[in-house]
Amino acid sequence: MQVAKPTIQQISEITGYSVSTVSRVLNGYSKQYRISEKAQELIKKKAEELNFKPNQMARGLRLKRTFTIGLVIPDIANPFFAMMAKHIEKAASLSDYSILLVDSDENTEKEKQQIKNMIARDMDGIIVAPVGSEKKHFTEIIERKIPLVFVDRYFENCEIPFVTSDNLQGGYEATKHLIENGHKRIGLIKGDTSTQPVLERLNGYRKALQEYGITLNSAYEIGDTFSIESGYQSVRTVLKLPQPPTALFAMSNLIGLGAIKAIKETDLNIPTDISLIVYDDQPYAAFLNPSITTVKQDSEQIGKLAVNYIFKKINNEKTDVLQVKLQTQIISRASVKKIK
Amino acid sequence: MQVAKPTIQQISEITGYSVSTVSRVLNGYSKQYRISEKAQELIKKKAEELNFKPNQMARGLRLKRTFTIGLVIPDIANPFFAMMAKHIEKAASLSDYSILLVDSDENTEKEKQQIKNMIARDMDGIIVAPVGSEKKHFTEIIERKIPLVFVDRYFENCEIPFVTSDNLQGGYEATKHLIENGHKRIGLIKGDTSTQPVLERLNGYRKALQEYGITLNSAYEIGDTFSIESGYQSVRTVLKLPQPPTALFAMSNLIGLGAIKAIKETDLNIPTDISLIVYDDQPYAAFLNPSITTVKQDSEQIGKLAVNYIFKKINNEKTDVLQVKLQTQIISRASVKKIK
DNA sequence: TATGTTTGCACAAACGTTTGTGCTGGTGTA
DNA sequence: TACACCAGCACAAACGTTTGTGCAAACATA
Repeated sequence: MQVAKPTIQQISEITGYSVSTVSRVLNGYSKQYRISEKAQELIKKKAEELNFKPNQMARGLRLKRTFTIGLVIPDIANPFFAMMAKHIEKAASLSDYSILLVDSDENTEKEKQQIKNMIARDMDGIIVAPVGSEKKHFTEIIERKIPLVFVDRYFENCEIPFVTSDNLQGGYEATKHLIENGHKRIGLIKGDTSTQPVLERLNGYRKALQEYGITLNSAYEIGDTFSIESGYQSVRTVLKLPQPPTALFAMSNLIGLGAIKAIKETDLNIPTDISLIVYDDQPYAAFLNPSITTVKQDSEQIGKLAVNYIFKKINNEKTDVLQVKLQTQIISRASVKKIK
Repeated sequence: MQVAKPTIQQISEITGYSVSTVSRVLNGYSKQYRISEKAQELIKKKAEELNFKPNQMARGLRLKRTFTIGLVIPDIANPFFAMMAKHIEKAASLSDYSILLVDSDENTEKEKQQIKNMIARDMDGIIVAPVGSEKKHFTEIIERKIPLVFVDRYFENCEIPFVTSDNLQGGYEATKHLIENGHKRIGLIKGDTSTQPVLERLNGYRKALQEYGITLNSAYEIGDTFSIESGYQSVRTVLKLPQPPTALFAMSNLIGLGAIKAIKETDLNIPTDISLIVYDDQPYAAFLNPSITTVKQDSEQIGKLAVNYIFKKINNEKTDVLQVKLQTQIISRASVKKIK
């Protein structure tokens, strides 16, 4: 249905040179194949005139490369992932690569199905922030030797490369920050517990408590979804405990928003009545009232490292298995109060 | 470099049937071409066993279709666009279409370059939220009869289809809302003035003022970029006026954040000292303190309509030129105070 | 038995590239 | 004069599909 685009064959006919000659000229192999200056000029001129761009399907078919990286994200509307996606796209496009985007919607079935799609579409590399704990569907990517790297979320005891923030450190330092401000009763509002980041942040949390001789209280560890709603419900629950926490550690920015809502509705004040620290720093965190203390992850670096790794693999450069956990950083603002 | 995937030819060899037969069976043309039950079963079974998925490059080359929609967004990290992208991806994947994502970074050069890329990659359709006022580079899309639709931003007096929110209405009602709360000195913090939405919101603003007999004050119309920084600087400036506004209308959620920052730094209180309404409702708006009154756009509907239009064009269904402006909605919260 | 019709499939071209190899005409050398 | 050599290009296969057409065998009809 679309209007015909100029092809290498048309240029061949117009110029009188064969398609192979045209191809070589346009791909910069003129010297190597001793194409005359005259031919080069003519061909380049005509190609320019016709605004010729090689058909990427044909090229991909022949070359077995698509110049495309698949990106599978659980929720592109989550600012954290959106920011990561932005940096991934930027890094890719700098090398003339494009991004095929999938939003798995935190749904393992869609993730599976779309991974298949990515394989069928011959992605040169695939970047995934996996939804859950299931990883069987990734084996085909490995078998086909398609470069794969996980971002943010990953699997333990698995040699698939990943780049994420140091969730153990982040969880530990967030908790420590609260403890050092005098808090002993600290609620942890979790995300999906089948994901590694949640597990590690949880471990960091526990590690900090234990280090300071504070006994764990399982009633303080609550929640299981990365959403506003889940954060809201969890905090409502935890605030009803006979001895409610004096501080809350929300495991994501969405959970944090839910927490704030619940706290407000309970007529409590941040930080007077209860302190809050949120994992993942977002632009608006500084503008909430009070401004929110957060754990900042370097999403730009995550994106860049992931893409660079893919490129190295594509170019067959030797690489160590990339399993990076980037340092996190506490951004101290006004939502944590020193007590006692 | 990648490990070979099963092809239709391998299935052909294994089953002893020709590639054409295999193709027809796998594409559901068995009856039409009188393929025996026996052949069908065998072929399907083998295809299943080998986990066969047709090579999309070869398929695309032959069919001249890519089953891919190009999406060009000025800033995927902007929650408004991220949400739109999410709905676009969702609608597309329901019809087994994929999304090729580009972040033009509010940069016309990158937009131009990537539009070329989309054409070379034979997108079946293209959805763009154009960066600026330049539109020459879209003509090639039209000439090639590739379905194209603009979202959010568009061009006036131009028959390229678009779907956006009714920015005139939104601007008008936001301003009216402030006026009806007693405000007469209303600052308008603008985004990029080369974009149609900004122009229309501006017109809506002026229309409301005029309707209520309030004289326009050009010093109250300020700003030219969709960013936190621009919102911040603009509001700082406008607050220094001898007669500063009693209310502010921020043209986007990022501008709104900048406005809040500037207001805070000037030691003013929202809404006691100054009221604020923000174009584009985002989850966090309800959680800011005070919660922010916003103009809500239906990003889900925008995405769906855009994709559906593309599909109709792809399937050669007759359509009217799609030029839709969706109703906006004032979400009244606590950032606007009734005065006088 | 001769002819026509249907069943069930195979052949081959085409989509637009890239690339290994081969060919021709001219120049240089002995 | 004979030969080698090189410059400058063309040929054709291949990538994995889809699809128009052709054709043999089986069956039906007269």
